[in-house]
Amino acid sequence: MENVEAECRGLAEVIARIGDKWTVMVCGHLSEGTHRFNALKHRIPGISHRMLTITLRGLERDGLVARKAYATVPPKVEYCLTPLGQSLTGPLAALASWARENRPALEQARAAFDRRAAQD
Amino acid sequence: MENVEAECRGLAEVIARIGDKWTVMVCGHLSEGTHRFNALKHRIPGISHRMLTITLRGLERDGLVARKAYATVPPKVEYCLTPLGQSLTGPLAALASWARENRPALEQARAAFDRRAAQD
DNA sequence: CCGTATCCAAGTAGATACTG
DNA sequence: CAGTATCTACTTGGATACGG
Repeated sequence: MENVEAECRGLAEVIARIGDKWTVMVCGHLSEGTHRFNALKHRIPGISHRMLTITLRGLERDGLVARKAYATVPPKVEYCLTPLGQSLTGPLAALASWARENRPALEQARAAFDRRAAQD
Repeated sequence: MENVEAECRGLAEVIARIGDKWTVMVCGHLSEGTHRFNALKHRIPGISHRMLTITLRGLERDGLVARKAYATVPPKVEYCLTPLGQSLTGPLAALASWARENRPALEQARAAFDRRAAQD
């Protein structure tokens, strides 16, 4: 491949962007359809109120997620993927697929490495 | 897609694994062929000696990179991708491609968001 | 040349409490 | 129900120095 430097920088930026603790989980659930704030919170085990807010705000800022607030009492806010966000699900699914297929190999490699390291 | 929960967890694990500051850069350069430690260090601007060691050790542990040390003076250590590591470059390239195509849209979305936020 | 250890600054995320 | 602010613990990564 030509121009590894530039390709890597672009890739590194995306990875850095979505590589935090919660972003892929949020995207994954939104890829199934529109969800309310609390619906997401309940479907993503372990996420705090604060982190869900921050994660959604970041995705909204990047144009990957659309936010729609209804001026009702109590408030109701819906989130869904934008077309740009949906276009990201393809590449992510490819990576998820790789993860599923190669997890055993990874775990085996880790175990073998740790066994060798323990022999010191 | 069925089973979003499980797919996301697998995906989240890979992203967490390769989502640190240097891993994709190292993989990108190794995808071009075998390199010595210092060759990598000089090709990856900004990486510290320590972080390159840690990054390579992590990749080696997961079976993505192979390490070959020559008992010479001075020492010589070569790193290259394993077949497993090479299999990861496909999905990563898809993501890099997405990054290249959609960077302008991302930056535009960010600018628009920040402009709206500044209107408070 | 390559690897490791120590120290430390900065970033990240959880808990909690409060607001509209 | 959704969002914000504050405080704090933990993790990450850079600088530096030393060892094989």
